[in-house]
Amino acid sequence: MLKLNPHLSVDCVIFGFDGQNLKALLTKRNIPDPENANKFITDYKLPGDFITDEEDLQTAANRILKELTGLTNIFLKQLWVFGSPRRINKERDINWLRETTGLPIERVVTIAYYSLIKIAESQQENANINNALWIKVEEISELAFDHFEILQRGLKTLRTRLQIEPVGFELLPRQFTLRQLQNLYEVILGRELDNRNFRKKILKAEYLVATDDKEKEVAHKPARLFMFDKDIYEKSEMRDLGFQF
Amino acid sequence: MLKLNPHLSVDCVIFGFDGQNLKALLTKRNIPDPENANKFITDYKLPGDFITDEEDLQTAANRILKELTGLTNIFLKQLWVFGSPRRINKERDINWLRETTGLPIERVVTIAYYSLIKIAESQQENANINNALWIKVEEISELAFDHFEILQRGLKTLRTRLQIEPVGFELLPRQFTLRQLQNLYEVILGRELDNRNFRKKILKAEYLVATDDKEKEVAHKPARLFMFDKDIYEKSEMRDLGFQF
DNA sequence: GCAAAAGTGTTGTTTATACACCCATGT
DNA sequence: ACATGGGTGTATAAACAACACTTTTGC
Repeated sequence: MLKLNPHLSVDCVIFGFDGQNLKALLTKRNIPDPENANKFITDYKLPGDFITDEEDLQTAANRILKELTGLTNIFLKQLWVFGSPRRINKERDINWLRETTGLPIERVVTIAYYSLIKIAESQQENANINNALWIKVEEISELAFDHFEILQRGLKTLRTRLQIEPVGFELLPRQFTLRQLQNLYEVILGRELDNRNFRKKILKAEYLVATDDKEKEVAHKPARLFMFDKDIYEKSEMRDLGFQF
Repeated sequence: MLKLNPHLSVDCVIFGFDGQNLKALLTKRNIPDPENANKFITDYKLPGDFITDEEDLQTAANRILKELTGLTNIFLKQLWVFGSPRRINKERDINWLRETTGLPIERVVTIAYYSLIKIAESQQENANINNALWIKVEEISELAFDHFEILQRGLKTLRTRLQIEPVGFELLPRQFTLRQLQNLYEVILGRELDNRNFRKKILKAEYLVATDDKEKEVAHKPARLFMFDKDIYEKSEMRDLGFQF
């Protein structure tokens, strides 16, 4: 068991995309119902943990991700620090922390990270063990602590980054159709895009490479599959320009 | 005297502009010379401090700014968290911290902020008392701790923000000429801009308002003075578009 | 053969870039 | 009268936005 530092935590906004919806991986929490002594209320929080004194912040975030998804080596970036002295202010949140960690919780400063995951590659059994669930972002309305605020900031940052660097590929399978890519842009940006203009623009990026494969078993003209070539991207001049849809 | 939390600090990258050069406000440090027992070496660090358990992070950063410049209510924004367990690794840095604070320093996670100041309004006597100096950013080559890295990130962020929101005005006097504004853009972006195109573009922003005043006592055609109107900016639709030079 | 989504081009409008001369002031 | 930086316009190229029909597959 790791020795945790009760002053500092890491919380992760973990985004995934199922082809249609943007989702976040949340962990379920059971807390005593203040009105019914023997009942419990279920609510949700962002995956997070205190850090140990020996580990890097990013390492702590990676540890959490590994536990929940089985994945390593995925997109993970610092988002924001939430450090208000009163950010943990609900009694049930304080109690829950004290009970589950056994630590003397007072003020906690949390460093939020956001991560982009290929849902299909994440191992569902890890999530189940840890009581985690993929939930559509649009359906999330409240969370424990200040986690809803953290999620909103994650969304805003994702939206901004998407227009600057090709982060979308982190959320798609290794091979994908342009329609999937466009759906992803649309759901993150929250508006429809003209599909001719979208293709014209995105295909100018040489790091988006066409494969010879096509969709199979679809009841319509099968779409060509594309891949993202990270090497080409890292060498390209477009790196700092990005797209503006 | 405030009771400080030795796990968490705030460091500030404080930018200023003197009409020609981009500068940062650094604090001078005198540390014993390991080679000459009775001599001291001078080096520089970013202004920073540990936080108290009761104060917000931003409040701590504001406290530091107030001490050094006498200014309140200035542009101040979270930059990045530096949390490597080994980020304080030079012996002279550890010793200096222990001696000046009297605290048991082990690992320190620091939240970096960046701030934009009108140098002319900052009170030099406060800086003097605290051993602080404005130094040209281009002349800074090394700093204590990992502060050089923090400064570099501050610069990069400033460059990016400048193209997204009109932060430049925070660095200029209340009234300024378009030439001063262009100089500022040029020095931050690190390249020359065509002055006709610059004017055309920047004047499209309705929050840049012309005054009836002109430069005085200059040996050439006096330039018109402009002001930044924050109210108009906050109401304008351009807010999220910004400029692209 | 029909339903369903893939894929493709053109035109008008806006925005970016490149470039050179006259103007108002102080000395 | 001259030195200094302020201030202005136009033409060309590039990017963006709007818009509709044909193609390929499974059933």
